[in-house]
Amino acid sequence: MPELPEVEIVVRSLREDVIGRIILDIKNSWPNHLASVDLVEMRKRVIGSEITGINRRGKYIVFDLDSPDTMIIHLKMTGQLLLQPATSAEGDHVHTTFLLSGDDELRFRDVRKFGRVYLTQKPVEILGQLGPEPLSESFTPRLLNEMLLGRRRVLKPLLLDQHFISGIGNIYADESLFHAKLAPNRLSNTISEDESRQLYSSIRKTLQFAVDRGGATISDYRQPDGSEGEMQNSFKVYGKAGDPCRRCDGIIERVILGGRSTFFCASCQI
DNA sequence: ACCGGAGCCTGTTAGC
DNA sequence: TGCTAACAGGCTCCGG
Repeated sequence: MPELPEVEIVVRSLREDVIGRIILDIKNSWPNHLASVDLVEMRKRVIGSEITGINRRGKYIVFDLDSPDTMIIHLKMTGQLLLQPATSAEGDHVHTTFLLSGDDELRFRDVRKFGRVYLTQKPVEILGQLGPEPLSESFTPRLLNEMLLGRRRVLKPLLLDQHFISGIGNIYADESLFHAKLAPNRLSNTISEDESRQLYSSIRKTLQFAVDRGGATISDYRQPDGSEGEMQNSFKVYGKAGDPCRRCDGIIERVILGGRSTFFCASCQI
C-alpha cells in the first residue's frame, strides 16, 4: 500500500506527536508481525524506552530509542499506524499495540498481515541494501543516468526495485513514467541522457506533489490521525485503464510487467 | 544478472 | 442473488 509519500506523511505526523514519549507496554496478537525478536524479548528490550527520533528510509519507518535498539516498521500493503487514545475502541485488524506515556496507543493495524516490526542494534543490516532516496540532495540527474546505463533491465520493474531506488512503488512508478513520456517496457540501458533527465524530474515532482497532498488513500492508507490523503484524485494513469489519455488522443492501457499491473499510454509514452 | 512464479494474508470486486 | 476467480499500494525466495 503505502509508498514513499504515504510513509513520509506518517513519519512527519508521528514525529510531531510521539517523540519524547515512553513506551510503557507492548501487545501483540499476530506473532509474525514481530520479525526479529518475539514479544517476550521485545518487551524486555523496549518497555521503558523513550522514542527520541522518527525517520523514514525508503518505505521503512525508523524509531530511534534511548537504548542500543532501533525499532523499524514496514507497513507493506495494508499497514496503518494509528495514534489513538488508549481508552478508545481498538477496532478490527490491530495486531501490535504500543502503549505510550500520555495515555495514547500507537496501533499497528494491518488487514493482510504483511507488515513487520523489526528490533535491531544494527539497523544497517535491514536498511543498508536500499538504493538512494529519490528526494535527497545526493540523488542527481547524473547519478540516475549512470545507474540506468549500468543495468540492462526493463524500466518499470527496475523502478520498483528498492535496491535501485528506494521508496517508489507501483503507483508512483507508473505516474512517473507517464510524466516522463517513457514506455514502461523500455530497457534501462537504452534511455538517452535527455530521457534520463526527464525521468529524474518526473520522479521528483511526482513524489513531492504526492507528499504535498498528504499521500493517496485508495482503501487502507490513513494518516495516523485517521484522515485521508488527496493524491488519489490526481492520478493520470494508475487505475485508469480504458480512459482517454490526459495528454494525447490515446487510451490508457493495462498490462502486466514484473508481475504487477502497469498503466500507461502507448501513444505518447515511447 | 535477470525474470517469472509462488508465497505471505484478507477483503473487495468483477464476472458468470 | 450467489458463488468463484481475480485482484490489491510490497517484498523475498527459488529455480531456470
